[in-house]
Amino acid sequence: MSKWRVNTEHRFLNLSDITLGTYNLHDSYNTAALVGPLFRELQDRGNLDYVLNIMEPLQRAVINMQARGMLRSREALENYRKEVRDGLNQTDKVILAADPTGELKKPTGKYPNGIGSSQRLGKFLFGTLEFKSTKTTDKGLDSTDQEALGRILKGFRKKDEPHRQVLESIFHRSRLRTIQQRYLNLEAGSDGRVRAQVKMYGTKTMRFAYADPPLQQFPLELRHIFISRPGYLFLQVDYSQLEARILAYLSGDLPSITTFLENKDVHQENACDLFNYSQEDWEQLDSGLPKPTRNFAKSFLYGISYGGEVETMKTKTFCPCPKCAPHMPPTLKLKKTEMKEASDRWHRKHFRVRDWQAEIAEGVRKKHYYQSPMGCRRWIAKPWGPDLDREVKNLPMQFGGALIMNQRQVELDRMEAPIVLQMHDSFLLEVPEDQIDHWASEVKGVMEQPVQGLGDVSLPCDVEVGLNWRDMKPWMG
DNA sequence: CCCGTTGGCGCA
DNA sequence: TGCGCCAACGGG
Repeated sequence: MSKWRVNTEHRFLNLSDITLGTYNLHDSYNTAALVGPLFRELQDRGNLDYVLNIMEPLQRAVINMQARGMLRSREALENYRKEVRDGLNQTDKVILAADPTGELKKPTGKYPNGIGSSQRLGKFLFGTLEFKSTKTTDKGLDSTDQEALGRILKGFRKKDEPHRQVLESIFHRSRLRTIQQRYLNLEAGSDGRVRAQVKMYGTKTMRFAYADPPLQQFPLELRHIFISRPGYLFLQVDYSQLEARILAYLSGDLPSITTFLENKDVHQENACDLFNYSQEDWEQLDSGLPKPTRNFAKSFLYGISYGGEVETMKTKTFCPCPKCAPHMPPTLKLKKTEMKEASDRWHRKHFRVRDWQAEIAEGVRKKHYYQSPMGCRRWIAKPWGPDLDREVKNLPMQFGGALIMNQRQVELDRMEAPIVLQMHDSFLLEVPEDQIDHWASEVKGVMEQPVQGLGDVSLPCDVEVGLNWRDMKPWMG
């Protein structure tokens, strides 16, 4: 059953030919009359060249990409559906058995029980089970999200132990329910291919957005349901640390620029600075810098370099249930004072960043637009405030990254590169097996071309190949 | 910190 | 039935 069904009974379709003709005439005339003023406005606002040179040909590229679509494996999808269904039956059984009031058993409009209602779940956790709430929603209700559940589990005492399985089930359920409802209902064509809607003009930063389904947000663990057709492979080429590099070059942050030019891992380097390690400290370890340390440095860097305060920064909580926990990446927890020190240390070393951001914000505040060196202008009409300030401080990186990607996609489309997906900093292609080497070097070549707006530096890419979208392996050419 | 999409819920 | 809120997922 299609979500988009044409209503052939619509009154508009039953109007007389002369009425429809007259309507169409007016419609066409008035649309055509807009062209002149529209072009003039684009010119006045400094975006005509970008629209003509990039956005116009990009439309063709997007149409081609959308038409290709992605093949979904019916079998993999079915297997996953069953797994999720079984998992939900199990979690719900555990949760409902723990509620003596029976309040959670009452159905909601759509679902046979009320676990999905955050209000009722909150009453269960903080009323019936008497846990202490440590987090509220914007409206002041007790939060039941993953972070809140994680905090409850962290503060567990002996007397709480009987409820451990219930808490873990609630956590596990929230993820499963999202996957089931949002990502397992796929509309595929008769050829088994999913063609998502690509929104070219929807975002503030000129990134693309996908809908029906939202492919850019597809959970990593079930991306394997998208497979390449027989005789073909997926080829993925992605920029390494795209925004971090743009930040370094635009702000003139010499320590980071040096790291990038020497082809070192910037997150590893940041991690050493943040935790006060010397190079020798971690080089002595067998496996190099521990992964959790590097991961922490990575998200920490994004947080602080976009104006985040250490006091309000949070780390993702992973599912603590016995089934998931062994597969989840280890995490690192730091004290607030340690994080504050780390942040100060980072800003001292990368002292250009804050000054440069202040200059950007000041310019935007005066001119009401941000001019990207990558050739497009973003107009901003909102009254200034702390939120807009941070938004503007993020703009050069996210906007700039998107502009680079758009320009490269136009070029790749002209070469008829079989792109099936654009993922913010990477392209996914579906190519014949015997053409992998060809397209790997072609795509990498285009993406690594010098960026004019960035002092002609090249942004390096990594290449991966695989039979499905999840299990991609590095490609050495 | 920034940028997004989406389904369910509960209330007007 | 329309709408704000909540919570989940991803990218940097």
